[in-house]
Amino acid sequence: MKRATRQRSAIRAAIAAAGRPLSPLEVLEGARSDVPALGLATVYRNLRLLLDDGEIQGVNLPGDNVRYELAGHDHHHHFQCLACQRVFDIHACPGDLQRLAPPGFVVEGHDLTLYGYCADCRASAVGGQGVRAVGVGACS
Amino acid sequence: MKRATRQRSAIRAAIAAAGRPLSPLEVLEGARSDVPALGLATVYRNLRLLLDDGEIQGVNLPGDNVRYELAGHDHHHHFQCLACQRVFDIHACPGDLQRLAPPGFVVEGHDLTLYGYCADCRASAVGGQGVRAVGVGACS
DNA sequence: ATACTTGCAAAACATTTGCAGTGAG
DNA sequence: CTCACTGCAAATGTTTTGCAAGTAT
Repeated sequence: MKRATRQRSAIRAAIAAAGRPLSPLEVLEGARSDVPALGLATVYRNLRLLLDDGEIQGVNLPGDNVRYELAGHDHHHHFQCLACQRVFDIHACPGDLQRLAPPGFVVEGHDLTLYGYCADCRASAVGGQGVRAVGVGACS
Repeated sequence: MKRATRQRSAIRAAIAAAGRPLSPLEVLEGARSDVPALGLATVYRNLRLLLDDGEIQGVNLPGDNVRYELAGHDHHHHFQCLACQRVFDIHACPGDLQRLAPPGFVVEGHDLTLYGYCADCRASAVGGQGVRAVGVGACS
């Protein structure tokens, strides 16, 4: 059975407090304010457990490692900053994507990621250097 | 300037011949029929170059490493069948996604993946079991 | 007590980089 | 002749695993 440990709560809390998908390392940093001695391996182990339990869900972005966020949120999408690489939640949706699918195909769900510059990065550094986002199109 | 080397042609040829997205390792295997002494580092270096040149593009599927395929000449998205896992190209686009971004954010590009059932699977198979697709919402 | 958990370190992978030698232009 | 390119090995970076000690139940 799954126990209630300090580290597990800290990890859960860190993800809940973030409000955006966190990488395992970010989870570690966040959770260490509660449990300073927390180990990275423990973070990975717990992320796996929480994933299997459906408490959190993975967010997979091209050119970046998997991030995690609480499951059960409203349906939403993500915006990744090409400069600082941070990922933000977008609580909006293009809607009606069934029309994009070929005839005979049934759309059950979708995944949308926007790329660009967040308010912070757009304000300061203007150039998007060293960016290597995969699969970023240009018809937006 | 970019030179024309045997290994680069072999890599290009391997990707072109596959007809499906290949992982770096698969590219290596395929290209070694032309250049047996080909090294993995060279594959990675060339994938990066070809990516930057827009000759190929990365395909990022949840739970799998990045794969590469020849770049189509047009912007497109992907449809992954929840039953057979195959990935299809979708030559359509929702358009105008800037409106979805928070104020102050600039959208430079986007990535869209639809999940559902392809014409084949919709006809035959029943349920999509054992599917662990990340970030699949339900507002479509 | 029992056995699930943890921290640390080492292992297993994936990808990148340093370097001297090679070859395209 | 030059300098981009290559192969190899070593370096990075990420995620997993082995194991003895710790701890919730």
